[in-house]
Amino acid sequence: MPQTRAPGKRAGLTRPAVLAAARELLAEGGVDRLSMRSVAQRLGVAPNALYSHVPNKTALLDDVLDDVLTEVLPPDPAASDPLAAITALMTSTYDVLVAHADLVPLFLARQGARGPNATRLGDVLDHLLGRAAVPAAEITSARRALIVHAIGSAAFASGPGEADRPIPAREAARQFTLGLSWLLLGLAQATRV
Amino acid sequence: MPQTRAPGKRAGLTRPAVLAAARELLAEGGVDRLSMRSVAQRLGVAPNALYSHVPNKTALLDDVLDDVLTEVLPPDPAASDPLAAITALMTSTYDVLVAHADLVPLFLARQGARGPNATRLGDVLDHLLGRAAVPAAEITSARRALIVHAIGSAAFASGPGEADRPIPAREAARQFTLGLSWLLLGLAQATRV
DNA sequence: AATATAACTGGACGGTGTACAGTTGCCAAC
DNA sequence: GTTGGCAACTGTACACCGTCCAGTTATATT
Repeated sequence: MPQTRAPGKRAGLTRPAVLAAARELLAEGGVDRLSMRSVAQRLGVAPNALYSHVPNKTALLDDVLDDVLTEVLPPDPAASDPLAAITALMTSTYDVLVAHADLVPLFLARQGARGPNATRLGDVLDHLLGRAAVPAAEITSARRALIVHAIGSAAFASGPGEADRPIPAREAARQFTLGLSWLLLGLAQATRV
Repeated sequence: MPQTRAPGKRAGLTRPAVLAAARELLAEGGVDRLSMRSVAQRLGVAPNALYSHVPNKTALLDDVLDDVLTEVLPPDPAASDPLAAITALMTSTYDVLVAHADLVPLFLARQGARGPNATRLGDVLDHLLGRAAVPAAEITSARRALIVHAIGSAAFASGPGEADRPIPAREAARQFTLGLSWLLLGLAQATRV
């Protein structure tokens, strides 16, 4: 029995509450389970009620996606070796993405999400690249290449897999690590002419 | 005036005709224009008529996506420098993907598409990597890294862009090229120890 | 105390992919 | 050459989707 509420009656909805419900749905049943209507139902509310707290589904997704990045472990700021710190940071990013496989395509589609968490991680990465003696003019490209590698590898690691070869997670992680090492090796080599 | 046809009357549909119509729609209005209903309308046919020639929309998309890869220029088999050939191949792939920006996320979601064209290009790439003295055990990883870089860079090059900075195409291409050079440099360096 | 605003409900619009039940054209077998 | 049977269709419908519009009412503002 769907709890009804007379028109005009308030439900005490807030934007954080809406986002929280969306995150729950996402954690439970993946991105397929996440619809405006499902979020509304979970909150005991009419679907369009959400539009008082969120402009549209895209914005909601933006927020939820950026929230996932909270799980990424920031590197030790006192770390001596910047290259090792970069490796750790990107590996953590990769792990988090693989853990939320079904929304990796969404990350790609919106270029890695553009919330506060994403920009924060981007800044950290830029700083580390600077410490690694990457020339300022190439830092943007380097960051982009690293992020592309992490998200792209995560997409390939999950995906539908092949019918015959499901692509074992261990192997996918190894391929990510290898590619990352090549990228960093080439980066170091290119700047150290 | 939607041409009607009595039930039981044939329209002379074929699977290639359906795919061709889908490709046309895609070329005209992007992936948004491509729906079962739009394809059916273009063929003067009821929507569900398509299901006699295509199992579902996913399969249709698979076919159309792989068809796009026909535009990728295969490298000169007589090329002397394998690294240069790889660069040419990946750059062409990147260009084609950027030209079909809206379906790049689809490529990612299904791990680069798995049609005959995709596998053919994969084989060519593998062969070039072998000629570049990449050890057999690492060829798969190298191929994956290169493909991830191409598709991922294309995704970032297109996308919604930022509201403030639309990301000029020229700059995006430069970032792709730079990243590619790092990848190949690191690859060469790692194998030549 | 009156008024404006914001939070909701009910209902609807236009869209999606696809399943089910029919009608009929065509091809193969007798 | 007639007869089955299969496959290609149409019509209809289901279950969704995101989102807009017009109301109703609780709350904040004056």
